[in-house]
Amino acid sequence: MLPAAEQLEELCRGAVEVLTRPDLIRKLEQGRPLRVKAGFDPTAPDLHLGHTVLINKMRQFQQLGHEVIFLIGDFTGLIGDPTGRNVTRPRLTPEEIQANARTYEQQIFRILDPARTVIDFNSRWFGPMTAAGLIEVAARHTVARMLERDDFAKRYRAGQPIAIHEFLYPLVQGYDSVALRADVELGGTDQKFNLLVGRQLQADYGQEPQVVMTMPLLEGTDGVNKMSKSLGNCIAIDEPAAEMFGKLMSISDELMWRYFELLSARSLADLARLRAGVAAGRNPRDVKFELAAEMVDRFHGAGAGAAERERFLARFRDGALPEQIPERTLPVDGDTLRLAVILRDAGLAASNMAAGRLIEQGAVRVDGERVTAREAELRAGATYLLQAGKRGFARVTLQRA
RNA sequence: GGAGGGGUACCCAAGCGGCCAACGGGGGCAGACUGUAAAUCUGCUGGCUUAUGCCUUCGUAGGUUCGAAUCCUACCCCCUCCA
Repeated sequence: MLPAAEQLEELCRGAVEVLTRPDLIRKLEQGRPLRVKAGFDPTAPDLHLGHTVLINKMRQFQQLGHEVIFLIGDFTGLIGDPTGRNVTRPRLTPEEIQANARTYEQQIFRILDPARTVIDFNSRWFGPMTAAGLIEVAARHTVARMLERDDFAKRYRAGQPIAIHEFLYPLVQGYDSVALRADVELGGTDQKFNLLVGRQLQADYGQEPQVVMTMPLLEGTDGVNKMSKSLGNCIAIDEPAAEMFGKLMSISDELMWRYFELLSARSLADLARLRAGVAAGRNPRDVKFELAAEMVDRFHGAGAGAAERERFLARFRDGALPEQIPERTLPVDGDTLRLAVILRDAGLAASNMAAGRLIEQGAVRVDGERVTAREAELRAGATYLLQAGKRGFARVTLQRA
């Protein structure tokens, strides 16, 4: 193992907070593999790049010889992290949980080393626990301490309801650390309170408290909100290579740096060099290419990124046609069919009205020729290359009925 | 149990008898430009075989009216306060 000081530098990179640093140094100096834990929601196995910020950090620990525990909170999932909504989640069946776990495995092992990763479930210890056992855990914490949590405090002050079970969430998560004898727990900045409860509980149970390391939440492709599936601003890690590359190219030049910082495996010195390059006049697009290619390589295999870059250039710089154009055959009753109807039936527009708008706006080309007349018609008995906007293509054959 | 506030298009949010398919913002889409699916600017953003027309949409179901998202009645849901 590397000396503690050297590990420390690498491990703290990108972290928002390390609580506490001296604790981490002490643990590293023991020269043993640390048990590093991070918890995940059992209901959402669709990992996106935002989740990978944390998983990247796990990998760093792994690479330095530590043991990583990927904890699936199948029991915690029953509670739901407090959000102010007074609802509990539906219980998942063991089969569903297993299925989700397999999906997780598939996804995380594109980043983590399977040989050094333990996947665990907190129902393993909470399942057999009795109500008395849970009360015993609850007895180790106080309401006052719970109210230290910012959103609880705010809601309490504002007279908004806080359901009792919401207090259980941090306790349950904290007890996971006790059960696992975790040395380090990783989480998003929004998890800070919960992670700290783990420290307190461990101390209460006579364990050496875990080190808490919080990672920033990655902004979604909109650059404003945190990346989340429900906001539709996310890039899933099992997305097709072309999608992934394209979405990464669509982030703003500014956001690109944030992504580099949190997602790229490049060294900080490397990133500084890239920044300097752009400042000196290098096309930010080319730098974004490097980011997109790195991610595509990571999730689709080495070389996939370079291939996507070529396609991207061909498509959007040179205006080449995509390699795959969907083909459709549409039956026609008379001699002609309205273009708007064809666009709709070919899946290039949601409705005739929408198709009409596209035509009017100059977004539509037939065999490369722009058509702007809403009422345009195409003759039956031929095949046309239709184009709606930069991304909508279809080859349509109009067949006389 | 009592009092009050609210449910409007993908989201937020105006409107409070006709000029409302419904202001505005966000998001999305498109065009222009460009060094990129960045930024910026502009336009569009219910449906209908093509419409001074019809249909669907303002929580649900009825009602008043020549005419309702707007008024009335009942119901459902959400939120807050008091108990």
